Amino acid sequence: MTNVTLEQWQTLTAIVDNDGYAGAAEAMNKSQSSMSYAIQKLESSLNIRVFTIEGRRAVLTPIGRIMYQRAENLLQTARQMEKQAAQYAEGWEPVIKVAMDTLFPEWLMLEVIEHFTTEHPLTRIELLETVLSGTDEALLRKEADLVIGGRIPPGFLGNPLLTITFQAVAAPSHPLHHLGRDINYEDLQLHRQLVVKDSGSRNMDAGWLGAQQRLTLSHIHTSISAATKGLGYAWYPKLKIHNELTLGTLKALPLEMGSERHVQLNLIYADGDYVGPAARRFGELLTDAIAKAECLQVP
Amino acid sequence: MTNVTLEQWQTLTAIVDNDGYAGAAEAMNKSQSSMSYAIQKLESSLNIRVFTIEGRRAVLTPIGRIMYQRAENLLQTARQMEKQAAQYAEGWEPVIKVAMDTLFPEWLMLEVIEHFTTEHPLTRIELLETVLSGTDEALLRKEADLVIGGRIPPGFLGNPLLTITFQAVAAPSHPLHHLGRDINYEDLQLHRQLVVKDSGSRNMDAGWLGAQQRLTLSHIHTSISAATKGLGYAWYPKLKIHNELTLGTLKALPLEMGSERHVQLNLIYADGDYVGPAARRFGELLTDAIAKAECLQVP
DNA sequence: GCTAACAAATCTAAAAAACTGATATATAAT
DNA sequence: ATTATATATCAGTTTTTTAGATTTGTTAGC
Repeated sequence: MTNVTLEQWQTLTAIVDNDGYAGAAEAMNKSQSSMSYAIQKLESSLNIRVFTIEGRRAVLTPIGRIMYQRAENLLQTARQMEKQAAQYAEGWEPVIKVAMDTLFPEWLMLEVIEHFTTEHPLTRIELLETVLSGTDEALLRKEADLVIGGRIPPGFLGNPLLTITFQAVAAPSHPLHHLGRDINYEDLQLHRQLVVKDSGSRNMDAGWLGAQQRLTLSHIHTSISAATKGLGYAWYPKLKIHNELTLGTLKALPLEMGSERHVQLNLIYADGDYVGPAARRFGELLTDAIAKAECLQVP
Repeated sequence: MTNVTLEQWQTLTAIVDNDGYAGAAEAMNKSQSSMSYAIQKLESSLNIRVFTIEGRRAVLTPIGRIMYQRAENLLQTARQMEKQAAQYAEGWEPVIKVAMDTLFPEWLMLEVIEHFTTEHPLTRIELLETVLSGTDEALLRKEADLVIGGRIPPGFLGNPLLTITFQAVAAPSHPLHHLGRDINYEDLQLHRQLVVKDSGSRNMDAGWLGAQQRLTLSHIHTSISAATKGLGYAWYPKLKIHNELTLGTLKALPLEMGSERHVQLNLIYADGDYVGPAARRFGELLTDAIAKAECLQVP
């Protein structure tokens, strides 16, 4: 079904780009007659003319011009494939899988992905958002090469990335805000806690204070929006509820103790023995980006 | 720079699709040993392995899987190019240029384009929006294969497509609406008329009543929005101001005579002698679409 | 554990293709 | 008219691709 070879398409583009058979021949390190041969082959197998001789120059026909454009595109993708293979041959992974705990600020991740893909356009990134034990599983099942998570499963090595500060909050209208005193453990027990669903199968719990009622939501953003509507109280990363706190749709709860909690997020490579250069570079960019982002600095 | 031939990529996909060298050989009408040869060639020139022998089966390596995906894509575009060439060889234009007077309802044009491109995905459409003499010029300068316009320049043949009804309108707040009587020619003279700029070089005039002041705008939509803001009166195609009339942001002017005008739009082929099958088909679809659209029927 | 069946790799000779250099043809410039 | 330039054609050579036989290694049945 494909009768025209890449080399024939390339001959077409070379003739156009080096205006003429002679130039193309030189550019391709071949003889002029083989240029002629290639075009004749192309023309006869497609049953069209791509060049007409005007005077003593070869000029593209209308369909030739279109084929030229498409040929350029075809060749470019073919070249890119070979380039990617070459990168792989040098040890660069063609794809890296990154698992990220939803606690991690996504804007920062997007920034790093942006940076990485401009630096290495041929390495694809697959991003997996995980929660708690889901992050562990991604590591253990080798579903990710690079993981950002709070727990470091036994046998893995992790580097601290950044510390996430959690704040206990509820909507201003929530009863907990109208006790007229600091809130204690028993008060919390009486109200509904919003919990983010564990993406793994082991079902760990983010909120360990046993609240009578719970509302488990699958994503932190859903959960936050539930909290603003007064559906319950919850601990959220301060960074993720900055807007809600300034707008006043969420308000910090005055707990007797433990109003703030801290979780350390770590950068963990799935395979400690051999980390591919792409995964390693991605990790570097992540660390750099965090170092630069002053809003993440612990004062 | 391209060392791997299309046929080698195709061998790769054939082996995957027909699970095995033997199947691929049969599918490609070649011998098993030439499959083996092609893959070895590919692997050595890319310096990667795309298959590993697991047991007695050839299985894709990770990079092989990625290359397979990309190869499928590459081959598909190569095949499409040849298909397009074949269509051209049979007389189908690779691109048709359509010039459309802005009076023509654009939703209808988009509908027809949608229909045509699903029917003939390999023929590209270039749409040129023209006004008055611009439409003529598109024909005369052979800038379009197919033209929808009001005037049929001498020497061309046109088929009536549809009749556009113009309505004289102004914003409800406009002084012309507060005369307390029917509007006559002299009344109009005293006010600013909104005119759509001729896209051609001959500069014909859409509004022929010589109004003292004129505001010439380049596009009918700009003009309509100017009219709703009370900047002047104008004649617009009823179809184009349906929304404005129902919302009341524009109101029909009670003229003594000539409150409505009619313009016939015609379908004109640039080259009467030989119309390509794509252009002809596009014309058919246009005519059909107009016949079907009941809101365009003259009662 | 042995054997038959199977799948891919290797080898060699043959066939197909692509390539070159020389030459022919046609056009533009002088 | 003559020369320089650009593509086409031809004939012989080189390179690449192919088929068929054989080999190597694996699985499944007995």
